[in-house]
Amino acid sequence: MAAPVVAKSGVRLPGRPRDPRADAAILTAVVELLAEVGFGGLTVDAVAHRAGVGKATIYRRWDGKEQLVLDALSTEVQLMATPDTGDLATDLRQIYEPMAEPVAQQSATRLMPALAAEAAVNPELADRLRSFVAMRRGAAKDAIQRAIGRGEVDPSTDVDLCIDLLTGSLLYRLFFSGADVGIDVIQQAIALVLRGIAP
Amino acid sequence: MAAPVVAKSGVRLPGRPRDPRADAAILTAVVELLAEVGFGGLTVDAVAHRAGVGKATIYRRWDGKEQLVLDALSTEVQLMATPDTGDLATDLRQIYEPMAEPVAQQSATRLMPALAAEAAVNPELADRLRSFVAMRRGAAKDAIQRAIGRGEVDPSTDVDLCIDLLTGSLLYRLFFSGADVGIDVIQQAIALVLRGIAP
DNA sequence: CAGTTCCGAAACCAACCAGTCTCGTAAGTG
DNA sequence: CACTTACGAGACTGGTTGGTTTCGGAACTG
Repeated sequence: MAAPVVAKSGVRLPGRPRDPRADAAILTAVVELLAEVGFGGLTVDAVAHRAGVGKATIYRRWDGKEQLVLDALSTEVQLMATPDTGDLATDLRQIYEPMAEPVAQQSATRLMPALAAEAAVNPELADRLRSFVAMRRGAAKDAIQRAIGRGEVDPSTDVDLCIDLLTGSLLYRLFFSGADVGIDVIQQAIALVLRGIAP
Repeated sequence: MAAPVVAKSGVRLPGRPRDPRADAAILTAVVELLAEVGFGGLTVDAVAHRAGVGKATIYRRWDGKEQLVLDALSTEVQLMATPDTGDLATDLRQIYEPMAEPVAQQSATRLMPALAAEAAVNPELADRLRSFVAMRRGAAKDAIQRAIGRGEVDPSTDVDLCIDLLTGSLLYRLFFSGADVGIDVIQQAIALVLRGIAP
């Protein structure tokens, strides 16, 4: 599961220790290149060059390209804070508005399609992707269920469907239509869905 | 723009004519393989073998892999009937329910991510994909605008946003969550959006 | 018939790339 | 110091694949 082939231990082994900065540089290079040239265009040579690292250093730490890429993607997955402001619209805005930031859009436009495409062929990646998605859904799911508890939302609401509508529409814009996704679009989408699930 | 390197003409040239079935067999093989192994895994040899055709036949008709794939994708694009039943919910159901069919799902799960990924890197494909998407949006757009004219829908509605919500959520399910998309899900999504845009 | 263009099969070539290895060196241990 | 392991750089290998060519033969025109 861990990135390096040899796990770090408290015991100091003889010999030069691995440069810990290399791990980060390599993983960052993988993510950047994945976004630039896609899954198919990714070469280990390019990763090594961009990371300022020898190929041997990469193969000393990972078993191969496959593992390297899977690890780089896991690194991209960061936990998301679960807002609880007492108002569903505000909660959802806090969850989805980060998608309007250019950094997130770069990631979504370039990286996510590469992932989706590869996941269709690579079952292990598909699993990781699904668990990542499930994790991200958690925050929104909690927010909606709390709102149902408060009577803010019709109790017969299909929570998963709501999340699919919001997340899906925003990603879809980024993927296909080429339209930009600003805060205004996100707020409109939230408003529309909230009207649709009002009690 | 045309698939064959040499355009067909009414004048009969000397020599054996090209077998017209080969074109179809090759393009079908490309689409199938694209769905099975993705963009990166597609090889011309595999296309030739599945199509029951020599590689030379492929290169006699297309300039290379790039053109071949672009052409195969254009073939997949078929015009969509624009329903006009007088009721928005019915119109939308007719537009989106075909997505519940297994064939469409296979295409959406496998082919679309491959396209999205490649479009992020390949501008020419991105253009084709965008025009394809725009075309498909037309039917839904017309239906909603007619409904606005009938007073069935709030006139301040953002039509594009509605379409993004519906299309995006369904594709998103297929891409990432691994959940199946049945007619019931589609109907619920339509119902929710319609409640959200009621006058 | 001759001449032309097609056909599938397969050999072939050149480029690319994952993965390995070697080299001279650096950074740790004792 | 000796010893060990990591380092970047780059040479090397083996397999894959895009693209070309060759082959014997088939399908046309005239």
